[in-house]
Amino acid sequence: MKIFNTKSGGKEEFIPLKKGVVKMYVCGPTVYDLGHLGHGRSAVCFDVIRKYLLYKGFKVTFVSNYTDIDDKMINRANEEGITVKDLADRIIPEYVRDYEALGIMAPDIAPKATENIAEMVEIIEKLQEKGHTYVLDDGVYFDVKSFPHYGKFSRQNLEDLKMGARVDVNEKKKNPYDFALWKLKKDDFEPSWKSQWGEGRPGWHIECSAMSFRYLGEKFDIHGGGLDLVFPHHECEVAQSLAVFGDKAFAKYWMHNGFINIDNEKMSKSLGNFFTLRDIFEKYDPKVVRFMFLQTHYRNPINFSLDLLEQAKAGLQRLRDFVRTLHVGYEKLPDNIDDVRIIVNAEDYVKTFEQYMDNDFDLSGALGVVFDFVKTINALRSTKKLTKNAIDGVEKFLKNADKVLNVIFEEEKSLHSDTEKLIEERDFARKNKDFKKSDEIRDKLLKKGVVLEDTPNGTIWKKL
RNA sequence: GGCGCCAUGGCCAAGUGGUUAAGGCAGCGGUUUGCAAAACCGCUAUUCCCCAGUUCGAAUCUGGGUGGCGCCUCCA
Repeated sequence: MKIFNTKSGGKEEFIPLKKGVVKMYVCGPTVYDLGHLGHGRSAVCFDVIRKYLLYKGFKVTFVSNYTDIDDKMINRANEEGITVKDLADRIIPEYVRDYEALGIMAPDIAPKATENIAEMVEIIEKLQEKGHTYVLDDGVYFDVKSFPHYGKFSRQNLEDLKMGARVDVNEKKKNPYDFALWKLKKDDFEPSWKSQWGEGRPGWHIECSAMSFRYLGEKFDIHGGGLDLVFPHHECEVAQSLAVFGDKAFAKYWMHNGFINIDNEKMSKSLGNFFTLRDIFEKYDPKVVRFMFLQTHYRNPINFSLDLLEQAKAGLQRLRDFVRTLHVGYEKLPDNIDDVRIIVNAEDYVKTFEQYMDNDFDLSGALGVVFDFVKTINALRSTKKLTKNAIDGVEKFLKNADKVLNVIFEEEKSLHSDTEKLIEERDFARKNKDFKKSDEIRDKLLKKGVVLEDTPNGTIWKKL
């Protein structure tokens, strides 16, 4: 299995630190507002990666945090006249709800920054002991010059960074790229914790270093996040963690997902081109959104549009229509057919599916295999050359693939008893060739969102 | 200014130097159907932004251009 490692800038063979075990940490959202499409994509990308690792038989520990203390949290809470904790307590369940709707597994551990302050202070103290910090009147800073590897991770040159750096709030910093480890309390509204430097709160970067250390240890396998986190967030994490735990510590593989663009521009609040997950879920099945994400390789940008969602909806419908009709007329199929050419070897498709997935989680390729398979089976079905045995293999293959994709199989839907009666009435009318009445019933149900389809083996339905 | 990514049919999109460039959506024609729906069959890139080079062979590698995007400030 190959994984693209941001650290090396290329694909590498995936060899976990401990055989059969994968520890991964993914940077989660700052919980000051509802999640948007970008959060959803990142979460889905890493969910699929996690699911594929599980599929391959690895024992996976998946940690993803909530950043529940920072400037944005404080400002928003201030605006609303509530505490920072109230804000987090309100927003976190919304994320849980949205992610669950997207078919994302809850993390094994979902730590909150505010519940790991002691660990952060401890790491800052260790950095201080090793001479990587200095104290100013507003907080404790990481002295980037004390860590010679700073910049290597994201291939940034310190001198060139300086040129681009905007005016910093704090002119007293030794270097513009030094970053805050501990921010001293400015006013009573800010939540704060005691430390040897005074009451205050942690800087952003130290949160992830501390939480990944606490739950996964000095070394772990995969660290993930959005592409924009490479610099400065992950560069700073690397600096802190290596400075404390040594050059060989921290994540072995770094994975970054691509962005959601709107009209080829980054989706952001300042541009006003913003979609929350909740906005989209009002009109589309969350699994359609998940499927839309899966269609593009996780490192490539997705240029989002309603048209793209519609395409995803139609594509997913094809897969779902397929499984919906899989067992229709099943019992009428022959047990075996002499013609060897039509024997479906689902194992071959499994192998190809895995080949794509093994190549840095190439989902669009893997999805291509699934569609290919569906087409092949449909063709056999329509020429009546499918056997019962083949159907079993078909279902097995799709269920297997859906362990990773998690979009095809839905919870069983049921019909209202009135609707069932109408369908029976219509069957009766059709048998008596009363097509006027049967069409009336079909139109009536269509308006209620129930689509009827007549097959040689009876009438089947689906909900829109 | 520095660092990096991307360019494949009407739209989306895979492609790890080597048989006819996956697959999905949309469209058109046909089969099927009481009519539909779903499904099937057929058609839709001699060509992968442009130019040069490496190679027996390039969408894939190298150099140069053009266009688009991201990071360097909080950001998934």
